[in-house]
Amino acid sequence: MSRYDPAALEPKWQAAWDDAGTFLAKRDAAKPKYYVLEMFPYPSGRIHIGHVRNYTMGDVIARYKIATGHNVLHPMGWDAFGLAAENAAMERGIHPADWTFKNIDDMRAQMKPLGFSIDWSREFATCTPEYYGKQQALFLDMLAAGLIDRKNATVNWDPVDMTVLANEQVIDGKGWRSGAEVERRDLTQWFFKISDMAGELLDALDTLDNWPAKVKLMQSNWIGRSRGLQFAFGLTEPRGGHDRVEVYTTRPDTLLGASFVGISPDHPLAKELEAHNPEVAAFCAACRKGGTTEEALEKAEKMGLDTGLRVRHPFDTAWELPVYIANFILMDYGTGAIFGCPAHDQRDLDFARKYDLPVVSTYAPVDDADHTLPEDGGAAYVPPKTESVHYIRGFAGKGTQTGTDGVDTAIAFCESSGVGQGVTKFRLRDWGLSRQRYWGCPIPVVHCEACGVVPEKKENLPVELPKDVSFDIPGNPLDRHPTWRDVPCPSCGAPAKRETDTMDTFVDSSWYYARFTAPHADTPTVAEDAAYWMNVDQYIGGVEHAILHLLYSRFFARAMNITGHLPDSAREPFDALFTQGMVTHAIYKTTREQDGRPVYHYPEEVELRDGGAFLKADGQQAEVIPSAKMSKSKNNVVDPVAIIAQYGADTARWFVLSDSPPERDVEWTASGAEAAYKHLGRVWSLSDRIVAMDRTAPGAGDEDLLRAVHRTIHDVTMGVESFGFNAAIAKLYAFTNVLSKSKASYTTQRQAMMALAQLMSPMTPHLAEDIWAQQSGEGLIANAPWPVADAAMMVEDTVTLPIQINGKRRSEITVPRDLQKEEVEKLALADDAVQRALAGGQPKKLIVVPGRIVNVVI
RNA sequence: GCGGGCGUGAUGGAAUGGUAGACAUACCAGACUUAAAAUCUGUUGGGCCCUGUGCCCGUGGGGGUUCGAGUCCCCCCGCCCGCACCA
Repeated sequence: MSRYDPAALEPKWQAAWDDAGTFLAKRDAAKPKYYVLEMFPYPSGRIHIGHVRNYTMGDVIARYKIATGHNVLHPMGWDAFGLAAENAAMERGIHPADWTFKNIDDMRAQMKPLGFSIDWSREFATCTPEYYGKQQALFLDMLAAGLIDRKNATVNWDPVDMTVLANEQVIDGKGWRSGAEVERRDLTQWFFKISDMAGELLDALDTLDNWPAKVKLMQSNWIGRSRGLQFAFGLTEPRGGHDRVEVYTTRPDTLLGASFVGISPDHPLAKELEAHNPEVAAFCAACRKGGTTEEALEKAEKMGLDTGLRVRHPFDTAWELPVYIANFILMDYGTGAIFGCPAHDQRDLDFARKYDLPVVSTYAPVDDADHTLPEDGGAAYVPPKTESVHYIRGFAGKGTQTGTDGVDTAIAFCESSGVGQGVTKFRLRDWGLSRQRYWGCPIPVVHCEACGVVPEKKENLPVELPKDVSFDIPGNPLDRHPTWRDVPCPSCGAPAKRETDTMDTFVDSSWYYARFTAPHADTPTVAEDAAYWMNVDQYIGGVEHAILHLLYSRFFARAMNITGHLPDSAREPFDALFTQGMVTHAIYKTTREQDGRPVYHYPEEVELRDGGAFLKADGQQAEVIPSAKMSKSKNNVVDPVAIIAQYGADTARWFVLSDSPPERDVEWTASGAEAAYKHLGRVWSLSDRIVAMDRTAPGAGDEDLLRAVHRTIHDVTMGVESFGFNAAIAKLYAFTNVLSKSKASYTTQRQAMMALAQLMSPMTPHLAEDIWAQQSGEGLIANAPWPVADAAMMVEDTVTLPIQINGKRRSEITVPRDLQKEEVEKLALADDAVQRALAGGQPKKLIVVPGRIVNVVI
């Protein structure tokens, strides 16, 4: 008798799929297409068990769709630009390209043994000129179409590394790498005009029925539409060309409770005052210190400075309000100026109390209309807009309205009296794409003294990164390259300078899904291929990309549509999205006695016994922190390569799907992996045993086994269709138990075994192929049509009905499946338990749900 | 602060409003073994009476709707995630 030997059978079947070209995707108008895509990886050099889970889920879908007659596209590539390559260059002197391509080779070699149904002929890396050159073409087309802008922006500048930092790279106001104090600096940068599409990107979320509600909500909040009033307060005395302050408010219904006007330290009026007044200059400088992160802003104390300027209230020229510069007002939201209504905003109330400004209520609770809370020293009264309140100083006079109605009334009143305009604003800002870095896609423009900013000609693409660069000093190597910058102006031919900024790596990942439809074409996309393969039918990835990557991709698909690179139908590129959870692992921790520092132990250093974890070395008990995110510093990382070496790919695939719902985190446990391996071994042995059966001997219970087969086909199919992989696997366990105990004939057991292999084939494809071959199945199981459950074969002749008395289960009866309701009632009433409970009386009510349950109410 | 999600045995989890705890882990017991490992079999929510077997309680807590609630509704508690000086 042989044994399950994944190390031998897995490479064998991978070679068989390769030889047959099983997963090469070709356009075929006769078949429905299905495009399944997992978020492509960054080539760090090592695959992570999280990758295994992500790609296994995609593979299950892909293989299932192949089996159900679809023409499947399931590609893989590399998100290969990024800072890590430059860090490696600085730390180890390796060229970013060499480092990246070596990592890609390593990761591909680690990934292939997992047996994914990937069309490797479509593989590409975003760091190749073949890819980024097409991206430059897209950039030029988008520039021509008015989708790209060049403007000033305030950025975090690291003066030591001489580069722009993202907000998340600023820690406590210091650069994460250099430790230098970060400066805010105005730079001219390229922007995608994504905010022009804010309304469409928001409204179209409603059409994404197969996206998680959570992701849509996060995007909706991020885009942040608000409806409000824009109007101006007139200054009592003009100052430096300013005679008014434009403000934006979402609560114009509180306008008659205004007590001050606040402007941002970066507001033009503040800058005007700053130039002439040292006190103002000192205050604004203090406000600008520190980073631009949310965290830094939140910690900063609310500060204001009375400018001495006064404005007139638009509805009462005798009413004057002071103008403050305040550090909590953001220049890039609304107009950079607000009016404060302390009665209905806690922050404004705190500010008013600090600077002794009046508090005037415009509305009060409906049931307490005379009591104006904040004026009496309480908290600001800030009810939800949907709530009805009693207006004291409203635009519809005194009376009760919801906040929403009050706002609408105020906007209508202000518009009709010419005071202001109702406007819609978005929180979403334009997407700055310039990075002062080497390892990214060069922005294909040239700066000419005579012509200004000139787009590179398409025939000169790709603008390739020079290979001869050094990373021994900080800053962007492209900036100091001796010759790379020097090019003739594409317009006038005079000597000019190339742009040395490169693109944000999010650009690379914003259109790779489209490139996969024609990965080697000379143009970014090919119309026929894009029309056939787009959209992505199922996209799978981590929820950490819920906002940026997915929003940028939605923008890019629209931009590619506008510039003729994608059809109208692909403006919303991902039909369905699934966000999978992480793979976690326990942490084993002890505390060092000398200094109380934690010490983290590798799982292999720990012995699990008596419900605890103990160090093998000295028997000391370790604290177990379950379900922790894998982290090298916590020594709880599971290496897929080691798992495959120990158990094979099918075990790894089976386990990452089996224990938890796919959208939730799953904890990797050694015992769970062991159990998965044992189970696959049992299935293999079962097949082996069936092959050896006496083929002429009569069996018993063939009907029962067939019913279980069809029931399992049904359940597993439903599970795969609905991403209920863990539930599908549970059904497969249960069915395996049934089959292993079956005494049915060879023919029926073989049929059951082949069905089991097919149902397992999306999860454990190698094992399934091997069993298929053992059982003399035709061709490859990867190409075999998915089994169909016969509804007639799933029903039993008799059903067991639980009998409840007053809703509690007390007994059961077994009756023919289609027995008349009246007969069921009779049998139920005759039941011993029911008779006892009735004690000779009559039931108040008798409920019979055919085929399900009987409830006797007494 | 705002928004969303989740709370079920020792553990991961299952359950179109219809037998709560499928399936798996862990534990315990048994078979095999000199022994262990492996393998196989069985038990396992809590309590009461050990009398077969029955009864009571049980899905974070409290209330409600229903013949029937883990599931639907209201209030509360806890945990997780996202956003957050957004005017």
